[in-house]
Amino acid sequence: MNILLHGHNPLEYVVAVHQVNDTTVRVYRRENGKISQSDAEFFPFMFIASEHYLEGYPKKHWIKKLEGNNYYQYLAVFPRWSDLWDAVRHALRTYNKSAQKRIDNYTEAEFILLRADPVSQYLMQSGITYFKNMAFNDVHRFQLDIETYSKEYKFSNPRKTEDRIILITVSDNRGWEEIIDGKKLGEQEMLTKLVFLILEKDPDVIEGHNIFGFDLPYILKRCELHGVEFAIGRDGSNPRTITARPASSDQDSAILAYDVNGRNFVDTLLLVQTYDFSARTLESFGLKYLAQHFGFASEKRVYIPGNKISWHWDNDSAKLRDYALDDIRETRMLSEHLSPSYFYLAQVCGLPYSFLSRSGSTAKIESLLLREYLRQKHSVPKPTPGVQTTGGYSDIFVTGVLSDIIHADVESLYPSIIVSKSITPRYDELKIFPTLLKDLLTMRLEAKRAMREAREPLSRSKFDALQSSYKILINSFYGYLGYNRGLFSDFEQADVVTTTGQALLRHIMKQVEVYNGTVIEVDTDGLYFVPPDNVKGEQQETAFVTRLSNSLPEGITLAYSGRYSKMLSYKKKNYALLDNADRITIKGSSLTARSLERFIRQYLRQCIECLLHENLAGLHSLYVSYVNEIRNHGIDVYDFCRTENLRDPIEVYTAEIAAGKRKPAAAYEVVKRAGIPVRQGESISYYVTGSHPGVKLIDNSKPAEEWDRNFPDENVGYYLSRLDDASEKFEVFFVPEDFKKIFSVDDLFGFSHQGISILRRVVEPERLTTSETNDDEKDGFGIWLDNPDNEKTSE
DNA sequence: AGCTGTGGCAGGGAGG
DNA sequence: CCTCCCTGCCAC
Repeated sequence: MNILLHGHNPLEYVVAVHQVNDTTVRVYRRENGKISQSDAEFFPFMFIASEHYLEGYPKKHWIKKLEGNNYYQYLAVFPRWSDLWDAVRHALRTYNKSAQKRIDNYTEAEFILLRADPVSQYLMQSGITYFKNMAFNDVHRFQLDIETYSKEYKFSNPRKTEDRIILITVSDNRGWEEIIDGKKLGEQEMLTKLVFLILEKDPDVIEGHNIFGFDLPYILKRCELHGVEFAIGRDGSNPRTITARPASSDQDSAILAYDVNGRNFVDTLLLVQTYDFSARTLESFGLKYLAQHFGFASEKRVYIPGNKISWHWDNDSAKLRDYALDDIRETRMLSEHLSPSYFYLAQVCGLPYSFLSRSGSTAKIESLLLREYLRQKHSVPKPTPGVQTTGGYSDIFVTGVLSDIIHADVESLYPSIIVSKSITPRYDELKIFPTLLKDLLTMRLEAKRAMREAREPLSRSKFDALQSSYKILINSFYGYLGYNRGLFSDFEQADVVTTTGQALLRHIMKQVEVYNGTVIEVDTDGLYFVPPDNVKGEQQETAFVTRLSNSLPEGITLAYSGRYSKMLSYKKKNYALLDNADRITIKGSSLTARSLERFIRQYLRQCIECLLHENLAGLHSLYVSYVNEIRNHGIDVYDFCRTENLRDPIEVYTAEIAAGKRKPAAAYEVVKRAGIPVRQGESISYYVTGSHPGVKLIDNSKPAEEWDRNFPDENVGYYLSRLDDASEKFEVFFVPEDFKKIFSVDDLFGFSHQGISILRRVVEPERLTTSETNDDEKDGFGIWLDNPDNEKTSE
């Protein structure tokens, strides 16, 4: 692999670049006063800009002054794509200052790719990346994990200054695994050995689970302490931090990630978070859970809870070593599962692999748009000010427990709308946006076909990764329209997409009702409904959904996505399902939120289970048993503490309180009072003390780790009231007398579920404002159907 | 620098 | 009690 052009600014001393052919450039560098030359892979982001546009831009990128036809030009070479992005944005800013040359919202900044056409063709055909033409399995990946020692386990924040690294576990895909042992070596020597190992093994990719949040910052901190240079870059440089805001001297901003020259850091935690953003199936992001969930946990896997690490280090270090090795194996498997799609994305987008694995979706879309504009030597617009005003439509029509439910949703609703209506951002003059989306949809279908036809498992998984990398891009197009920093964003068009989606959903609802089905709940692109009486069994159900789908415009498909024996419908975006295999799925922040106390979550789940099975006696005894547990201090702090994320740094919180811009919140107050070094974005677990239920939380909360089982001081009254708050969610399912009977402990005459039934209610429509009532009766479909011929023939 | 969107619910503080 | 406003978390 050629790394000459890789790095923070390796081209600073380049004096000339000549393109030899479509794939190679010859680079002349000045080193120690001498000129040396070497060939390198053609780097895509070289362009000529007129001096005017680059004025004020850091000179380090100005390589050579050229004589242009009409103006002076500079050949600017950008070592990283983001530098080019910067330059474009800088040029736009500079240009917009000279008002006389401003043309409406458009600038005429001209960025000319060096030998643009042949190069771009080459790029479009094969993709550009440092991993060009490589398969995921050919990349040298290296896994890294550390175990730290602390005397006392702190589950709010495990990081204390007296912590130290006790084991470093490393592994790679070339079949070796290694433990660097603190008992034998001591921390300083371990760290030195780690640097040596990385340089010796020379990996392309360094992976770990939560390495950006823990392992890397921790290792760097310990290195600093011991005076060890963590110089693992391919050019011998140290890793650098990537922060949300540029680092200023007075306050260091949160570290998002790390970069190092010549290698790619990949944090599998970020991959998991992104995965769950669309899949929404994960209960936790912990390595052990994930290994179980994805099915690669070994049967012999060693488990050691976080608070027992130190004990094992002192008493049974052999087991700890096994545990650490299992961690590293699972990280490798996790990466093999989730990272290939990002790897292949690098061959599509031409952005560094590490950048793609940590960046959002809009950066990827913009890179594709920008590239085509550069290829066609067309100027690019600046971001348009504005806001998006519309989103998805969601509603609920019936609450209660219902039987035999169908779920149907529109396949890729927003991408389909963009393609069908050729949605184009206003300033996308070359109309790349819809064309690009169409191309990607086609490419994804081709990748899926190739995957089906592949004989080798390795080749199959490559095409699977490829198609899922296209999917990532496809799903981002709508989001890009409403992204207020996107060069090509267009809020009006974003609204057209959402409004059309709303109209389609309302049309589907209407169709269900026309056939005498009952719509229960709808959200954005799908609906739950009870089919008409004459539709029985899965075969007729799918046929019914197909009939609904046929009433939709060309290019829009409604798909049958599941049937459920029971549904508990509670509120918009809040419901529970019982499938035919008796599995329960609970959705919605009011029923499952991680911020709820664990025992409340568990209680709600058990109540829902009873309700779905219409087991009212069970519901009552559940309530009684929880009341008793709370009264007898029978619940552990782990189950009754509340865990919240602290989105803002403590300093920001304190300042906003002082300025009166914000109300005090218990989580922040606990952190302040206890002096726990919780950083931005981390979570804090706390519980409520005091003697009566109505205490102010901001004054009566303590960190969870201060709770002592022998002297339990949690506020029993408060937690009983929390239980009652939770129970009240079920009030809507009963008449008041029945509700009181079930959720009560004084059953002098014994509890009987006889005569109690679960209520089904039709939800009153929300009162409409006058402006909304006007088009109340309208189908809203006119937005879509300019002429009725667009509708599919129902066949 | 690095950041996709809107809609909806719950819980808390503050003030009436 | 109530309403308003904020934050956090979640659905899509």
